[in-house]
Amino acid sequence: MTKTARKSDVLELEHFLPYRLSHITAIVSAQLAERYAEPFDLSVPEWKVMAVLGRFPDLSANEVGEKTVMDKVTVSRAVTRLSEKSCVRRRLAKDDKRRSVLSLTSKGKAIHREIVPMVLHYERELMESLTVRERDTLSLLIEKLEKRTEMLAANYLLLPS
Amino acid sequence: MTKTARKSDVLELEHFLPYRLSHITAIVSAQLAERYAEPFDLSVPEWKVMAVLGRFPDLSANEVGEKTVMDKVTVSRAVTRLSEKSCVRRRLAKDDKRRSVLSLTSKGKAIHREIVPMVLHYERELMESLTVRERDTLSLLIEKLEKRTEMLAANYLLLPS
DNA sequence: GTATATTAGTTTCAATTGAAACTAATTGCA
DNA sequence: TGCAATTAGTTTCAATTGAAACTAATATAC
Repeated sequence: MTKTARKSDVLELEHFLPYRLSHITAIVSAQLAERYAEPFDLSVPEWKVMAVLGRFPDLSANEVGEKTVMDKVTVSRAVTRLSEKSCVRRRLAKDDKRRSVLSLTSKGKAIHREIVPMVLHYERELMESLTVRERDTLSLLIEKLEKRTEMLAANYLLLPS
Repeated sequence: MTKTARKSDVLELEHFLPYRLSHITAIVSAQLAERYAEPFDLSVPEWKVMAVLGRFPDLSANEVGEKTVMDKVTVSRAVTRLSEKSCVRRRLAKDDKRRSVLSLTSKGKAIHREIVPMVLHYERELMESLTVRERDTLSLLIEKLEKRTEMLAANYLLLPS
């Protein structure tokens, strides 16, 4: 009998992984947003777009959507707004004029450079509750879960009944 | 130099805990909702309310909000809709007529009983990627992070500048 | 005891969301 | 080539959201 064992037909939310993930994530996202949203007048989708473009320049809107798990409408609007604020530049791909090539402007980069240390500081504060070894373990476990969801998605699509 | 080490001013999203949590949670939540939302005509907030009431009967709307990290407006509306569908009963607390006492009706319980095995099955599929020991570790790590966010919330409120 | 402050929950209203329809560009293939 | 199917991204519109205002009940202060 392990800590996580339970009767098969009782949903103990406090031990149910999707519930626990959603709980800790909602709190972490809110605490993080507290630190950048108002100060920099950025919505959560806007910051997500800037964050991925800071890390991976010249993505298409689609690719941004994949990396942030946001749908294309949300991405499109965040990019429009960021472009109005001159934080993101959208060009057209040479080889395919449907596709856009998104990148941070120098203004966007400057804001990105201001926010990054703040969010890293927050992450460091959060991680202080874990040993270095635990951090690596957590990273590994999340990776395993991610791989697993990819498999499940593939399976589920094959059996849509 | 550990796996998670990095330069202090570069945001490598693929190693950034809030990003990774948000990524895996979005996918898990979506895969879970796929399994109950349409089949049972339940929105995500509605299912969350039913799930906590199945586990903790006779909560107030406020308490439901705390347990699900949903704001009171969302809870209020989910409860209204569930009540219209005769899945949840709302009574008034004897000792404080502002407070409601929420519980699943027999119909609500029946639906709950149908969904629970499905979501537990999904969780089991997800967890198959981890050893029993890893499951316990993950549980412990999430708990530590939760505790930590509580501390940070308290601190941040004290220094609102 | 009455007035004020606080708390639980609902309603209103404006902003955000995402599904579906759309535009424009590209690919496939007869 | 040329026409149907697909793909990238945007727009439209109806549904969902949450902040702020509100109602009703309780707690606190004087």
